Amino acid sequence: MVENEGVRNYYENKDRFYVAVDCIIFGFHEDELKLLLIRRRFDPCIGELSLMGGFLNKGESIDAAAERVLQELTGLENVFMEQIGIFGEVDRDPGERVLSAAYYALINSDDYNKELADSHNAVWVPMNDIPALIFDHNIMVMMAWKQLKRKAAVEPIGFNLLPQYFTLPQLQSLYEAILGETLDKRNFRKKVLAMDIFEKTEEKDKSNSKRGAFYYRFDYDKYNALVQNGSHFAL
Amino acid sequence: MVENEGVRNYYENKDRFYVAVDCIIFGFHEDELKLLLIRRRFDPCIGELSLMGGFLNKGESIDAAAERVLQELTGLENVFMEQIGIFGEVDRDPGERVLSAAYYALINSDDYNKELADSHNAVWVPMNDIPALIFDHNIMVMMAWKQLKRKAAVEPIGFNLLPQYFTLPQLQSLYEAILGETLDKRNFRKKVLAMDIFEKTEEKDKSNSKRGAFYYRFDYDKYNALVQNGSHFAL
DNA sequence: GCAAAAGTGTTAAACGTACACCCATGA
DNA sequence: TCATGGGTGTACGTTTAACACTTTTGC
Repeated sequence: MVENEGVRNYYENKDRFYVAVDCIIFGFHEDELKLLLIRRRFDPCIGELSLMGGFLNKGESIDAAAERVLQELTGLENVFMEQIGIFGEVDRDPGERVLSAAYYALINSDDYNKELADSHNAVWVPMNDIPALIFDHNIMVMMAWKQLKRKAAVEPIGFNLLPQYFTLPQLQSLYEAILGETLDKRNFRKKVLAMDIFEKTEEKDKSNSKRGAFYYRFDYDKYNALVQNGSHFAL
Repeated sequence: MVENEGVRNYYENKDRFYVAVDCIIFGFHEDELKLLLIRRRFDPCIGELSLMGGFLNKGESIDAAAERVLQELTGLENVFMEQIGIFGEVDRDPGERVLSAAYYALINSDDYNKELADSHNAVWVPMNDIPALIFDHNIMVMMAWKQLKRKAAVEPIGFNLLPQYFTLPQLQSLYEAILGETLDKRNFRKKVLAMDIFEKTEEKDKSNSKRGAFYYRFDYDKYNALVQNGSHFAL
């Protein structure tokens, strides 16, 4: 074990750090893009608004920690998540030095465990009106939004924010919310339908109009087949 | 100090981790995009090729650690660097569990401290022929290249890989190397010159042809002024 | 019958792409 | 004089952006 001794010594005198993950949880409700935040019932910064976070555990990958933290708040698994990056300013957490890996998640805001979320003091806040959050969480949120915009413009990930069946007007207002700009109805539909990754159903959603809008469904099989062939999807 | 006690307890039972930074150092030489790698003279994986890395120190931000590590190898400061993300698989380092924040850097491959680099066993390796590296370094490299492509397509960052004075043929072959595709000479020049962020000099580079190619210079002032006005730059 | 949202095509402008020849110079 | 890389403009096709009216239906 002489070799292992050598390896161990290599690491031995290095500093070790607390590592957290913070989740930027996006939802879409009432034509608005929103964040699921928590009002902290614990120190530091008790009473203030923050992202849902948690510490990385031994034996757990950072991705797994992010999934666990999301699940602790929402009960959800297999959610679309992407890393934003790690935030490592020395004084970012006034309590102790903690590094934090930020992840954003896209959830369907009708379909999560509300009791669980309530038990963490969770609140939905519109993206266009985000208040001051603790630490560097506002920066994380803005970087997540930027990354979401970029990603949404090149891959059809918006579906993760909608129920399984959704209408084209819904989809459009979602993309308007993500991109922060209004889109032309005809151009939007033309582009979306040209992608040919949707299945139109016979059902209509009459909650928003007398006429009703047809429900569509995202067709994963068609989408995956097209991706195999190198197709690209820009909204 | 009762309040501080409460805060301290909050962190006390959490795990702590070794954190490293790894640098993906791009250079451009002989019409090829290259990486500056090191052949390790220390464990673990002694003798193998890897990215230049180092451990995060107490009291040092992660960004600062990345800059320090780059400087330890190249002697350079104030270099264009961007974080790729943090890599946190449990077994990514076979010696001990170490998290690693990956950064890419763009340097001018004529203008760094070669003795210093030699002392670390540094070697330039063409991007199109990257051998097996230790740990997850190949993944880091591929993600860095992807991010470089995306970034280079939307912001004129390529200049960081060239000397202060460069010719348009040089610039074109750089972008061809970054993007991994050949570009049309006339279209490239049209686009580049339309940006109006260059200053043509009267000097010529005659090292590649008898006629010689005019040297240009990136005009930071013009560029910054245009960015202020919301201009975008896509190559 | 009317209010309110859903649905539908065409046209012009901008942009990207393909393409071929002359120029300047040192050897 | 010729070989080599530097430099230049145009025409076509594709993509994007602007734009207004008809349809459905519950009240």
